[in-house]
Amino acid sequence: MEPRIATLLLGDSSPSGSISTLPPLPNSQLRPLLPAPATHRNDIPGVENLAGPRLRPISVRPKSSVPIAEVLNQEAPAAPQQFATTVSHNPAQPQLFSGRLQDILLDPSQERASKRRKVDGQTTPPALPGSENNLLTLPKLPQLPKKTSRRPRIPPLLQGLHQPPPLPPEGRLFPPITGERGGFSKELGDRVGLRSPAAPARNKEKEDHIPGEIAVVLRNSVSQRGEGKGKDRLVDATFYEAANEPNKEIQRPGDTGENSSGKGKTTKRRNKWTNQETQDLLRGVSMFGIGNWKKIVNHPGFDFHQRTAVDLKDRFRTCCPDETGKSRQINSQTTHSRDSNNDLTLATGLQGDEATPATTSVAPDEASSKPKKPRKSRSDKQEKSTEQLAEMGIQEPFARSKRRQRVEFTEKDDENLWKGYKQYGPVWHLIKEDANFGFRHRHPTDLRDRFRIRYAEEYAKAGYKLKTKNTPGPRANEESNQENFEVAPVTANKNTLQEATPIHINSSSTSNLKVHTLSQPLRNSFPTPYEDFSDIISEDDGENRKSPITLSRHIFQWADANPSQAPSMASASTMPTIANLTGDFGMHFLTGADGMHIDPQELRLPVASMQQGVFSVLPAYTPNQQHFGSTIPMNAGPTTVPAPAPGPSSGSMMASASNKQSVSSLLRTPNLPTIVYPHVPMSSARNTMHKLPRPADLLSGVDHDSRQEVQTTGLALDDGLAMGFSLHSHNATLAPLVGGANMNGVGRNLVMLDRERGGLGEDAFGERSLLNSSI
DNA sequence: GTAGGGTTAGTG
DNA sequence: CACTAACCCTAC
Repeated sequence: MEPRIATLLLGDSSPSGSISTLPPLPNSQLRPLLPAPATHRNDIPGVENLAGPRLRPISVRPKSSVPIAEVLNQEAPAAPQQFATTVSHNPAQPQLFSGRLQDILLDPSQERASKRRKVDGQTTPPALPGSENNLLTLPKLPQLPKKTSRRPRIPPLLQGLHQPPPLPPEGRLFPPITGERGGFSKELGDRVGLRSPAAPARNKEKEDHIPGEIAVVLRNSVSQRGEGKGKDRLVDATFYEAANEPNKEIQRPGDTGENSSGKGKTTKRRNKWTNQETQDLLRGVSMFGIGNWKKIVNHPGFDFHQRTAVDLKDRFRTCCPDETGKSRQINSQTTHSRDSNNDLTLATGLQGDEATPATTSVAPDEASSKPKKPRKSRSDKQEKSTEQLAEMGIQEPFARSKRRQRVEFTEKDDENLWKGYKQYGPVWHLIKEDANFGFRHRHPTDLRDRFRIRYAEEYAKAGYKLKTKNTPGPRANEESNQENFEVAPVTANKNTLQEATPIHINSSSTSNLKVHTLSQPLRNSFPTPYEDFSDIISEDDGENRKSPITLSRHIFQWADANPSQAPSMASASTMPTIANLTGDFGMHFLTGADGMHIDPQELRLPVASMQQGVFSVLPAYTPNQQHFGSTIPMNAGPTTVPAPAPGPSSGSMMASASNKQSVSSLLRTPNLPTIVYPHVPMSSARNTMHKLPRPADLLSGVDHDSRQEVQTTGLALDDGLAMGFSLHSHNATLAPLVGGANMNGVGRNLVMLDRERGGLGEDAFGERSLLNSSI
């Protein structure tokens, strides 16, 4: 909201509580109630708290109820008086109370309180004459983590209350603190019109409404503590006061979204659409077209209180269901809907805000087209008739936005995407151009976006940034994934992988594509960019399932002693067999159960020890990978680790045209924190010469992105090993690799082969065909 | 051409 | 209204 509105609200919140002194408020700028500051998904507790007058729900501190109760029980007699003083025009006073209140409410620590005040000084707008800006500076309180994902490393800054809560002017007593229900926290939250913690953070300017609401509450509220209806009355007063405009719809108590049962969980208030808003919306759609919600909502000529573009979209769907995508397509005769029965909110002045799909007679085919049970139609139809639209000056059908039709990615698309990625790497336009994949109608960014979602882990591993929300709780599926992948004993002293014992994978792991069957194994084996920095994981580490990496010194001994062997790995003929690998080098190339762990005690164990190991599964990483990796010529020369061209597919799949780009893609991978051991990106490792880090570096988990050290001298990591071992099982040769990185890769590839041979069914990523072709 | 991030469609 | 994913914009 613009500053002027804030000013108005400020005036409105004038401390005297005298309505008469209030400047006239444009009704359009009065919010009946606090916006629904539903939890913004990206909110980081504490981060935005200094952002000025933006307010945050008070109810975010449910846990504090007990401490509050304790303190307030002692100080309740005093606090109200102070607050009364505060409310009485003394601009200097507010701090007095607010300080104490925040101490009471948020943190017993005076230190924090003092910090709070300091912050206040920075964020509180200059005092306006006759105003009390304290009402504008309600703190935004940290929100509880909505999900129990991982806690941030940096603890959220606890923000205290800047200002006292609005209290009933009569009693000037805090409401009874008797627990959740009817207690202080809840009632206070209600009084200030705050919503549940889950309320999203609204636009900053729009949250400036809050002070005004508080002021309204202050003006109207009466002492209602302890009364079940008090809250409603308060709300009534608030709303009727705030919404005394003809155009303004009044939110009735029953519409407040209050949990009727009065349970502790505060539900969100509904922010009903006013006629004016609806009219603006329709006019906006008429102006900008359907789908340009952002433009509409930001259009200065319209006033959508606290609403977001999504809100507009939902509202429009309610008002003009036949104008929206599917129904519009279904009903080619779009106009009929406008003529259908509508009693409309324009006339009633009271309307629901809920975006109710019009499964009424208006759009029967839409309702019937869905297998779902149609939602019960509501009596107060929201749809706008043509006449009503005409009244708004909307004569013509709404224009559509130019947005392309949304087309879901099918499983086949995902498979092709994966194949394309393996073939071309993250060169999306090439994947798009490849007729085999059927992505002609897609944009390259579509493919990227899809890949980013579908194969997030791989995407991140390739060095690209995931969308913040997309950082899938890697650990969330980690365990289950490990449970799903069951590795049977492998007789490693075979010369061919074909004799490897199949592993069994739970059907669940392959059936559910939603669970990234690619990324899951990766999570087992590879640390995510975040996981690499275990310290960033923060407290979650406490419950971290990841085992520490335990390296055997033998690995490094071998590595240090055999740097010259790197080139030899280029040749499959010189590669040791599995037995050789394990036997000769004393390496246990199967990771521990977590895919990260090599038990030193097992390192020297003969092959049989592998039977106890759980492979780090990297299903999708295997054979196809060569395609992507092979964009670096496999036989490029002695310094390149050429994975033996295994199957016919590798050659055929190679896209020479994309070599350059693919290589660059590899090379441009940023310095992702990766632990070389056991993590060596297969895509790069296979074809890349890696300079081995020093053992100390390995142990310290220092990042060593092998992709950035292509063709450097030193030991070749992984590549030949992985390729020779798993991909090219005919040879059944393994390029011995240094350290666990290779070994890990071997393990993964073994699993892949095993999966393949074990008849585990269609690879979730459609690799089966490639696998078959390459073997 | 692409990476990053914003916006919108669709669903529950 | 939350949430996800498809789609889009734009700086590079």
